[in-house]
Amino acid sequence: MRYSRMLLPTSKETPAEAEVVSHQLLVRGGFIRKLTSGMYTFLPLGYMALQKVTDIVRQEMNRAGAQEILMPMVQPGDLWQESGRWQKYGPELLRFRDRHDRDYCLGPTHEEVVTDIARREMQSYRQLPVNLYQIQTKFRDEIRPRFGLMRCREFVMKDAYSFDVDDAGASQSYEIMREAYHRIFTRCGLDFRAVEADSGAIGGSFSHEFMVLAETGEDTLVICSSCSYAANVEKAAITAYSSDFSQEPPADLVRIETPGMKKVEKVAEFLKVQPRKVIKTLLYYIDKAPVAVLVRGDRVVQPVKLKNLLGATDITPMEEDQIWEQLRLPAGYLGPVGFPLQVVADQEVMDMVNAIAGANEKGHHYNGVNPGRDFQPDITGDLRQIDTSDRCPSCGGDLKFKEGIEVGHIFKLGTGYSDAMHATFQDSDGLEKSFVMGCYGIGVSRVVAAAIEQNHDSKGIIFPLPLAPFQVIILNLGPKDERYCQASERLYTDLRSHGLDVLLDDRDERPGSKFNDADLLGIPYRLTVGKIFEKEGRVELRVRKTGVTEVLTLEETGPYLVDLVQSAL
RNA sequence: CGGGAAGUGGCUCAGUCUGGUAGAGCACAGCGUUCGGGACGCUGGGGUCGGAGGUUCAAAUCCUCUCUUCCCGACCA
Repeated sequence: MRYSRMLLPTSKETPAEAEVVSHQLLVRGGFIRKLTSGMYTFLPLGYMALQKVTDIVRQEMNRAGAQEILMPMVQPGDLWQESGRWQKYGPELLRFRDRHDRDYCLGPTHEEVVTDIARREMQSYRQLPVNLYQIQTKFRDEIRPRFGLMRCREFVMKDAYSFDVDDAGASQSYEIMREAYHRIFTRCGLDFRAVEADSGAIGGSFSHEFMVLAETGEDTLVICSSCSYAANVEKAAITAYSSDFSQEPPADLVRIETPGMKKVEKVAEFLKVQPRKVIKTLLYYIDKAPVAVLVRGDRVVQPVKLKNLLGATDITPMEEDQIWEQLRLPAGYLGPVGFPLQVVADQEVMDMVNAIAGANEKGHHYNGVNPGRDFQPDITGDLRQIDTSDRCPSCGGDLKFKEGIEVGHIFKLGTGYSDAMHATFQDSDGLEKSFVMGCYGIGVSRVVAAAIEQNHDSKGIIFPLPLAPFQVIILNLGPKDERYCQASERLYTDLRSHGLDVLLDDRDERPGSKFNDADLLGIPYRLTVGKIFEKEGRVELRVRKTGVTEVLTLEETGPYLVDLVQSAL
């Protein structure tokens, strides 16, 4: 490609609306342009980068035995009624009606459609296993799109769905995908971790997320320093916790005055105890019903765990004024003793002895609260978030917390969808059985953003070679000089004939602009036809990532670069 | 949805408090000089100041409504 002919609008200025590095650089480098909140056009260079990712994904999915298909983006509401998700999915599902007043939605994912295909087209165990995938635009009406390509409403996703005869087969399909994902993200040149994850709105029993480590990540990961354990904090189970209360003999329950002490820290400070002696009582609407949730005063509720523990679909914390207006309870002085509503307690709370908790009366708390004696929760379980005081659930080792960007997610779905939609086949024993399913997603457009978050400097992007829209950029610093042009053209033709992706900067621009644009765009190898060419007839090769330069003759440049690129890939 | 900020040539912004008929830099077009890390000079094109309504002799500026975008939050009582 010749730069002079390419729609590649770069800019010195950082766009005002872009907060994170990947967003800034993608806009400055002319990769993307926003259409409206959470929706972007990929300009030619951006689309090239996107295609680098899709090429890798496609190759590895095909290698893993999956078959590419393409499903409609608009889906009939009926199918979602069948699966039960028309009610469950919530406002992220963009719904609308056609001229006949029939319900439709924009596909945020395609379990329903692909299950419909399976039940129509696959009747026998002999046809299984099958893994179908597509690379396509998804739409999710995100509550808050942000950070450019990181969290869009419309985005490019690879989604795959496996169908097996039984759970063992499904596990095998899952493992094949897990390996494929490892290969994909390794080939993309990303520093990533596969972590245990919650299965969320997709449903299912077992899942892993593939996380690119980057400070701007929206997820927090727990990683064990000693073993291979890694999990999303939403998921990380608390298997062991130390309780140092058990030494104390139980004391009597005493009501005390705590005027203005609404925060755990205040109460603890006032009574000269650690916050961990206090029972924190929080109110949530759980599927619209108010429920009290108890955790130790120094802990944090993990809403995803809470949701799973209760089998709920919607969890919303109650506001202070709601608590008063609807329940006539004084927020800040809530406690489980004599509490009028359902109470859910973190397992750890049950080990507390002589704790402090609100008395459900303004300005008053109880001291000497003993779970089991003074109150009995309706449900107990693991519902708090893991923190730095915890040990690895797998080996007891030290835990580290890191931020990550979710670029892939794989799930074992089981027969939830196939049961609901009556997607069955006839097994070798003659019985009709539901397909055992798995689903596997990759945020293709997000991979581009994640790669940039992880690979950039003050001058711009530093693309990993496999994702670079161009592998080489040739800077012709004498575009009006016939000799420069001939040399540049010769290199351009030569490199392209060897299959390299080359951008020839043939613009009539000053050298400074060309150098800066080349850096901004993050093209891994830069060839300069300039001063050294003038003096010695040779060209300069510079590696974007390392800054290492060397001088080569025109003849040797082609083979040398081809070699470099091929060995790096 | 709650809170905050902002909408002025393609981009980054000033002008708004204190009303008087719109500016800078970048980008773009032409000419000239320049040419290894985002040059300079001259000339030029381009804006119903997000939209609607109102106040006023007069509105980018004041008032009301509205749309859009960005940030924070939507778990710690």
